[in-house]
Order: sequence, then structure tokens, then C-alpha cells
Amino acid sequence: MDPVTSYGSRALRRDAAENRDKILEAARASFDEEGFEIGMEAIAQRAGVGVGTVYRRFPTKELLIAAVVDEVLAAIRDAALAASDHESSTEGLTEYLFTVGRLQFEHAGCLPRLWNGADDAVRREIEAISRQLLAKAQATGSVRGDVVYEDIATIFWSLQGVIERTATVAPDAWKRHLDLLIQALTQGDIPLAHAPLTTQQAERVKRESRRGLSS
Amino acid sequence: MDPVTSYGSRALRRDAAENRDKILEAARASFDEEGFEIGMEAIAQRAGVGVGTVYRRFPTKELLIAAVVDEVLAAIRDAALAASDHESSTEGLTEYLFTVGRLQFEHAGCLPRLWNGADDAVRREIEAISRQLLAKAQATGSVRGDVVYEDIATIFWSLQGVIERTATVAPDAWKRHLDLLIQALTQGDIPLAHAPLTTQQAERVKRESRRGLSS
Amino acid sequence: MDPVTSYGSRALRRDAAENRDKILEAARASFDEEGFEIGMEAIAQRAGVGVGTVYRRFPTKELLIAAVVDEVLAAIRDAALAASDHESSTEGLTEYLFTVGRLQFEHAGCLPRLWNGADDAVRREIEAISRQLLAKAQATGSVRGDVVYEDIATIFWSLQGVIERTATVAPDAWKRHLDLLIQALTQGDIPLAHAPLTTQQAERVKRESRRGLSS
Amino acid sequence: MDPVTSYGSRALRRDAAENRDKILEAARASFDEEGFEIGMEAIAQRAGVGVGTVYRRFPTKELLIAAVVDEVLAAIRDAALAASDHESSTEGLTEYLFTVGRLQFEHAGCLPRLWNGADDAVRREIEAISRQLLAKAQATGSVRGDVVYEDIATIFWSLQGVIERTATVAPDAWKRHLDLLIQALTQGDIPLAHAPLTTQQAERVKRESRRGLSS
DNA sequence: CATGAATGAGAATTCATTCAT
DNA sequence: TATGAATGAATTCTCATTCAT
Repeated sequence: MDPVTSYGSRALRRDAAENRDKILEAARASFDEEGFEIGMEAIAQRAGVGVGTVYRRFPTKELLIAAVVDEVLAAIRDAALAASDHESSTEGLTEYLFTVGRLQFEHAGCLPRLWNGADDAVRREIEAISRQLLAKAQATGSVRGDVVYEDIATIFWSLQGVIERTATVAPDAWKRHLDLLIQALTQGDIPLAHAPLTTQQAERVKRESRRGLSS
Repeated sequence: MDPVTSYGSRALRRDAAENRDKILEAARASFDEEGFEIGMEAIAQRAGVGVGTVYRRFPTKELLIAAVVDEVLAAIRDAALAASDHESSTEGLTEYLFTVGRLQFEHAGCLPRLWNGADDAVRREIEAISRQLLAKAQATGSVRGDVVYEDIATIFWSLQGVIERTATVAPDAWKRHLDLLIQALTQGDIPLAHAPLTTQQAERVKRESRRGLSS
Repeated sequence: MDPVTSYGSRALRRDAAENRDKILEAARASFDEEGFEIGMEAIAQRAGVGVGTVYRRFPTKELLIAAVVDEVLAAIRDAALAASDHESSTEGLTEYLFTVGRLQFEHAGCLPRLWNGADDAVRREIEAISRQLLAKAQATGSVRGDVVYEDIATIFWSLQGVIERTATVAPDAWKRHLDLLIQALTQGDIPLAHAPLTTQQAERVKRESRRGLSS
Repeated sequence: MDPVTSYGSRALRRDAAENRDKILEAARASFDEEGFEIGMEAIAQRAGVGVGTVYRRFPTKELLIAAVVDEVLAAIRDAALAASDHESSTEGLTEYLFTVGRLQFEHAGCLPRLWNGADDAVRREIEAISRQLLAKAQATGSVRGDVVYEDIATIFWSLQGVIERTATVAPDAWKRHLDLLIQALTQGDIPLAHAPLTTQQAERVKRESRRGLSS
């Protein structure tokens, strides 16, 4: 029944898939610990394969990074989905924000590229979930009405800033900061002085911001 | 003793100082525009000197970065001082936060290292100012009492995260985010669920976090 | 003895032979289009087999190249044979030269190795035909008597030089050049200042010159 | 008087220039012996410098090749100029052709790129000399009138073909071939069956044909 | 002191060949 | 036997740092 087991002709494929996973795992760990500056050779070694093997699966370092980032994004989406069927809309949004924060923390090395990958589909899913949760929370009046989706995205970026600087020393720093931000969403009632990002701007940020590349 | 010679040697020293400034300026501009990945050769060229001269003044790239960061920090301190004698304590703090935000934005290329330099003296001054402004604002009741200095530092890191990702596309994004955060400081009254960084942690963050180096 | 088995084993051999042909054909086309720099993987793909299969038939790239070159040489021999029973000796030689030129043009990617393969037998056949045609033409007086076989070989090399440089831009350039050379063979009557290659030299050229290899 | 010697401030320049020459010389020799496939590391070693030094002078391998080729072309032009003031037009053309042949032979490793460099000026000079010599020879009636400059260029390519294949084994083979070609130019009187290259085609050949590149 | 030339370790990527399935 | 995954040496190029002039 297991497709991998059932096809004899795919025995090799299983090895290859395992290797692919080993490589992705090694890359993820390497990036988490060292950032994207780590060399491909080191990743290969960590995965227990030759560089050539890494390049067979991921023809460029860019693509390897993108694959790792896509994995992280998929994990975020899954967590987002789990949070989205919370009974209370406020707690749903809160849990969601903390979940994303936690995942960002767990993959701190990937943060510079977290929102710049190839897998737009997943990013769009996450965006849709964010919008829904926000709308639900606003509908019940627990979140101020002048907040838009782009503010949520900005919160993620801001948490990245906190995490990037505090992760090794104060692993919970981002939680405190998120506490504050949630207060702003739920307690503040003075009009905000500045306009939010437009949807187009947020799109471009996700597509274009490239600081922290490996080359 | 010969006044000509001694003047000459002073002149030489002046030249040297001028060179140092040219290099610092070129480095600052380069980092702002390209980030720390820029090569030493390019900085030297921009300064109009040879690489050797750069290395005479700054024996490693690290030290050059640190010097530039110190300059930026000094600018922040100056701005902080200007904001600190505002009559209204609330507006003083607000202005201060926006000023730091703006300076961070203007030196976006330096952000990954902004709080990791050698010049602890300046950082301590800034810290002292922050503490004073915060205390004054809390004394008048306009800012919630459970906020501590470390939260202010975290706000700066948070703004860095926003700026790093949005600077080229949405230059005002960080202002909106800061609007939100100020609401949290002034409007929120629900206790924060998580503890702030300890002073020691904040110290270590400023000293140790090294992500974003050029090599 | 079992007819089914024996047939099966013959079928296998036929498959193998078909594979060999597919590979040779793919290699020939690849070399013609891209030159010897093309990778073995690409050839395998074009042939519709795995690299491993290519290596089973041709243990090194060298041997594959040699096999392709031998095929081209065989085609040249066949064309040479066709030209050799021309009634007019002069036209026979002329047609022969143009035929070889055309085949060289059609296999431009193979030129750097055209006369350096393993299959000496075919080369000897071509050589014999060349000698015969030349002798016949010289016997009728239409070709000058001081020309030897090695001059004919040299003409082929010279056409290769023209073809290699003009093939993509001026596909007929070699024909004009051959016009000129034929004039020299048939019209010139001033003694040639330099001696022709010795037979041994020509042999060594065909065996040793290795410029243009892929590695 | 020697500009290098006269300026103290250029003392370093002299070293650099010497190194540049060492590198060019090493590259020329390497290419002559091994072809363009030789690695940059090997060239650097032969020049007695580090790779970085090679790259300082010649930012890409392409540019190094182009520089070497330009040198060879310049040598050809000089030789061409010397041949062009021969009293007898026929001998002038003959000497010219042999001179170019000899230089091509001496730089056999550069042949695949000899007419594809950056220095169009030199190539144009050579072309102009060729045209003049040809016209002069045709004016005296010693060379057939239907030959055009492009035929001369083709002769060079033809010689390259011969040289590339025979250089190591029969260093004079190209001379014999050139004997033949000169007979065709001076003795033949039957109209040539095929049209010569157009000027545009010859231009494109010199610009575009890239077989034999290092990558 | 200033200069910029020299250095060389290291990074990404390719490809002929081998080998497990 | 066919497959294609794995290997790793080799290649081009970069850049922080040192050093001769």
C-alpha cells in the first residue's frame, strides 16, 4: 500500500528521497544555526553526502534555500490552520500570532528569507488565514477596526527583528513584545497617525526584499 | 622644537584625521546602501584612498564596522538628548522613539550590527536617556507602569525588523508599526503575560548577537 | 536449447544493439550541434536511456567519441566509394572532394577528432580510395603530378578549419575554398616550394593530434 | 626619460607591469601548449604569482584570452606591415601569407579564438593591409581578378585547420598547403564555381564563431 | 605614511565516472 | 542488465588581509 514500498522499481527512489530529506534537514539545521552564509560543502557533510548529491537535488544554493524556506512556511501554514478553528476569535488570533512567532523563533536562521521564496501558493494561504482570523476578531469587536492585514504581516517582520537579535540570549523576548502588540490591537482606540502598507507594497516586500542573501 | 617641523607633524596628524573621517563617511554610506557585504576595496575607493590606508586606520573590517556603528549610535544619542528636554513627557518619549526609528531607517544597512559595537559608553548614555524618558512618562501616568527599559530596546529591534524588510518598498511602514506600539504603551492596561528581558540579557544581546556579518 | 529462452536471449541482444544505436545516434547529433563539450548525461537523455547504459556500451567518453567518429568516417568511405566509380577521373576526384567536404560540414561538431579514432581500417580504406582517385586523375594529366595523397589529407584538414569557423554564418564558404584548391590541383604548374608530409607524418597526425577534447 | 624609470611614484607600477607581462607570457605559452582549457591556477603558477594576481589584471578568463589574442594579432599586424612594403607586389602578397601562416603556427593554441577578440582596431588594420596587398597584386595581373579579400581571410582559416592538426607532428605541413593555394591565386584561370563570402559574413565569422572556448 | 599589488583560502558549481538497487 | 543516484576533484572567481615600494 505504501507507494514507496509497493513499487520495486522505486526502491532507488526511496533512497533518493531519504537523501533529499537528509539534505533538507541538514540545510535547515545549518541555516538555523549559522545562517545562509554556510557553505554547500558543510551542508553536504552534515547530511553525510557529497556536494554533487546536494546539487543533484537542488541545482543552486538559491533553490535549496527556497526549499527549506518553503518547508518552514508550510509548517507555519499548518499551525495557522490549527489555530484558525479556535472557538473564540480573539484567542484564535492571539494563538495564531504566538504560533507564527514560535515557528519564526525555531527557524531563526531562515528569517531573512522567510517571506521571499518561490512557493507563493503557501504564502497566499497564510495570508488568507490571517485575513480571516483578523476579520473574525474585528467582527466581535475585540480587535480595533482600523487594523488591516498588512499590519499583521508587519508584526511578523517586527518579531523577526526581535528574534534575530535576541534568540540566542533571551529566547522569550519576542513573546513579551508580542504581548505589547496584542494590547495595541485590542486595547488601543486612538486613531493611528500613519497609514498602513498598501496591499501592493506588502506584496512587493514579500517578493523583493533580499537582504541576507548568501551572495 | 622647530616650529615648522612640529607644525608639519601636526599637519600630518590633521591629514590622518581627515583620512579617518573620509573613510568613516565612505564606509557609512556604503553600508547604508549596500550592507556589510560591500568589499573593503570599494569603501577605500569611495573614500578616495587606498585599501592600505583603510587598514592602517581600521585593522580589520570588524573594527571599521564597529566605528561606523558607533558614529550612528552617537547620532542617535544626540537626537535622544534633543528629544529628552521636551516639556511634555509623553510627547518627549514619542518623539524620541520616532527619532530613533528615523535614524535606524536612515542607516538601514547598519541595522544588523547597530547594537553590537565597541563603544559601550555611548550605548550606556542612550540607555540612560531612555530610562529617564520612560520614567518621566510613567510618572505622569501616560505610559503604563509595567513597561521597563528593556521593552524600549526591544521596540528598537522590532523596528529594525520592519525596516530591514520594508525600507526599499514602503519607507513609512515602520511609522505605522510604531504608532501601534505607542498605543500599547499608553493605552493598554491588561497585564503583560510574559516577563521582560532582564538587564543582563539586554546587555548580552547588545554584546553578542552577530547575525548579518559579512564573513 | 529452449527456443523461448534462446529467442529471449536473442531479443535481449537485439535490445542491447538497439540501445547502442540509439546512443550512437544521440551522441552524433549532440556532437554535431554542441561539440564534444556536451555532457554524457545530456547524451543519455537524448538517447532515452540512463547514463549507466551509455557507460555500459562505451566505458569512457573517449570511446564514445571514437565510435561516433568511426561512424562518420564510415559514411565518408561510403560516399567516397560512390564517387570513385565516376567515369571521368577529374570529375570523380572533384566530386569526391566535395563529398568529403559536405560530410565534414554536416558533422562539424566532430571535426576536431575526425581523423583520430580507433578504427584504422576505415581510414585506410578512405586513404586507398583517395590514392586511387588521385592516381587516376594524374594519369589523365588533369591533375598535376607532384601532388601526393598527403596533400589530399591536408586539404581535408584545411576544409575543417574553414568549416569550424564559418559553418554557422556562411555554410558555403568551404565550397569556394575548395574551388580554389581544385584550381591549384588542376591548373598550377609551378613546382611547389615545400615538400609534402611524409606518409609517416600523416599517419601520426591521424593518430596523435588531440586538440579539442572535452577534458 | 623612460617613463617607468623617471617617476618614482610609479615604481610599484613597474612591478605591476612586469607581473602583467609575466602573466601574459605565461598565458600565451600555456595556451600555445595546452589550449584554452588550461586552468587559471596553472597559468598563475607558471607566471609565478597567485591566482588573485591574475584576476587583478584580467578580471575574467575571457579577458585574459582576449589580451593574449590581441598580442598575437598585433604581432601579425606588425609582420603584415613589414611585408606590405615589398617592391614586388606578388612577392609581397606571398611573403605576407607565409608570415601570417608562420605566426599562426607559432601560436597554435590561440587559433580557435584568433579572429574573435575585443581589439577590432587591429583586426581592421590587418584587413586593410590584406586588401591593399591583394589589390596591388591583382593590378599587376599576377593574381586572378575574381579573388576578393574574403578569400584571403578564408585562406587563414584554412591554414588554421592544417596547423591545428599537424603542428606537433609535421610543422611544415601548412607551408606546402599554402604553396598550393598560392598557385591557385596566381595560376588558376577557370571561373570559380562558388561565390565568395560576403563582407558581412566575414565580419560575423570574426565576431561570432566561438568554438573552442574554455567554457 | 599612503598606496595598491599580491596573496590564497574559500565559495558555488560542473561533470566524468562508479555503484547500489 | 538498466537505471540514475552518488561522488569528488577540478574550475572560475571573490575578498579580507598583508606587504613591498
